Amino acid sequence: MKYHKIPDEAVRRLPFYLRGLLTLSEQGHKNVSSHDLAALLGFNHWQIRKDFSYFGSFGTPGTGYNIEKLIRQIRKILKLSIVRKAALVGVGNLGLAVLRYPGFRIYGFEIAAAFDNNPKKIGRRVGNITIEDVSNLQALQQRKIEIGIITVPCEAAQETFNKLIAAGIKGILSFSPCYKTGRKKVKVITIDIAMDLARLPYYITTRRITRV
Amino acid sequence: MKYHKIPDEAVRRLPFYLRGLLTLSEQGHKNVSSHDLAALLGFNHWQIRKDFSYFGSFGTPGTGYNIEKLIRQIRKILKLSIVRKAALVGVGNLGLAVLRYPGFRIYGFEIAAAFDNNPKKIGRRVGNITIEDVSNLQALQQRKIEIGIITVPCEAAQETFNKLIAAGIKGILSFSPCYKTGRKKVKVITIDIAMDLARLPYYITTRRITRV
DNA sequence: TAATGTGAAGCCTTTCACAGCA
DNA sequence: TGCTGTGAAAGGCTTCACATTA
Repeated sequence: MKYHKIPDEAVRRLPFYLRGLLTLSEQGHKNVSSHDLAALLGFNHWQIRKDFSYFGSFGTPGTGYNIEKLIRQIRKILKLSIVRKAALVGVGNLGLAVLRYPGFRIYGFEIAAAFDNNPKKIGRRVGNITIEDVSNLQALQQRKIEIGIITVPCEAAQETFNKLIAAGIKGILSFSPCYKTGRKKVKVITIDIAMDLARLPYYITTRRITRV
Repeated sequence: MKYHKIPDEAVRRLPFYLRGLLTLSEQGHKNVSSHDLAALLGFNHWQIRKDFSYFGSFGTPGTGYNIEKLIRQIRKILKLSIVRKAALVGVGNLGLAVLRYPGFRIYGFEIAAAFDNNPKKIGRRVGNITIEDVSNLQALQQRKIEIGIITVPCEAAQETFNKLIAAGIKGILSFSPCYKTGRKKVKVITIDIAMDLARLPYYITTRRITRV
């Protein structure tokens, strides 16, 4: 029993584990071994045990891990135990797809507001939320919205970024690859779907040794 | 001058560098120093030099790097020098957004076909491509399509995965978080937008030391 | 002088092997 | 016996300092 910092790489794997455990839980399982969870997710069993060991001893030798207990613990570590509200800015093709994406719920996220600057879109409803004018963006703190999701075009990314920070947002998920500056205490995670695709051809035939 | 394997982490950064260099090139710049590129992208200058050194000595002390030369080299390493054709399967909200996403072009990708199993969607046009029935999926090799993009719901992911592999696809970009099995020589990159978001709250206040 | 290129140090992560427990 | 938990070894990546070059 020691104090441990959970390595960032392990934190990156926790949502994976959580998803697998939720699936197993739905299927009625009560326990799972590191071996079986590894097979399900495509990890190594020792990696899983090591990762879990960073935040405690949860397993029972001979039996495995109690699924519910582990789910609670991972949620606690990722700070997902409470529902987190998010605001999406930019209801274009991608914004709409993200708004309608069903996968956020299992992690406890709720997209509670959507903004656009196009008058034609303002007032329109998507699911159970109404698209608002970006000028309403200041009032996020009162509405207990902590997370911003940026799905605006490149040109508008920096401005949106600034507005979200001014509105007191604590974390940002950005789908815009454009450079954003600002040394605030706001964590930004950027997803650039084209950039991920750009790595694919490199791996297509074989990993190669490159002449230097 | 030695043989080097380019570290995977460096490969992950190459598309970033490429984007930055393309931006600079458009702005009319001919050369850039590791310092300036670092400032633009938010990296460290020594990291950039180290990464470039894995695949050769391109810079000129006192001047920096020739942008065009570097762009060509990075494209060559990532195997992006030729146009790569991709087929998208699943024209739902997300599929439509990906189809219309303009960011693939700079990396030399062209989405050349789209498939769906919904008869209402088949035959409809999106941009300059016509949505086809998934049963046409076999003929990808003749059409020189090497890459598959999966944007189907979870339940259909495994089947789509199998079909794409049977069609001789070489690499897959999947937006479905569901587990896919198959020990083929096909590289799969998975983007799960919810999973990336799930890491955000962990970083929101402060990195913490966890009691073990 | 201004910037590159790179060995070496340091740090973080993964892997291994096995002691210990139900 | 089966499976966890973990110290230690191995491996990989980042950072640093500086020799080198235009």
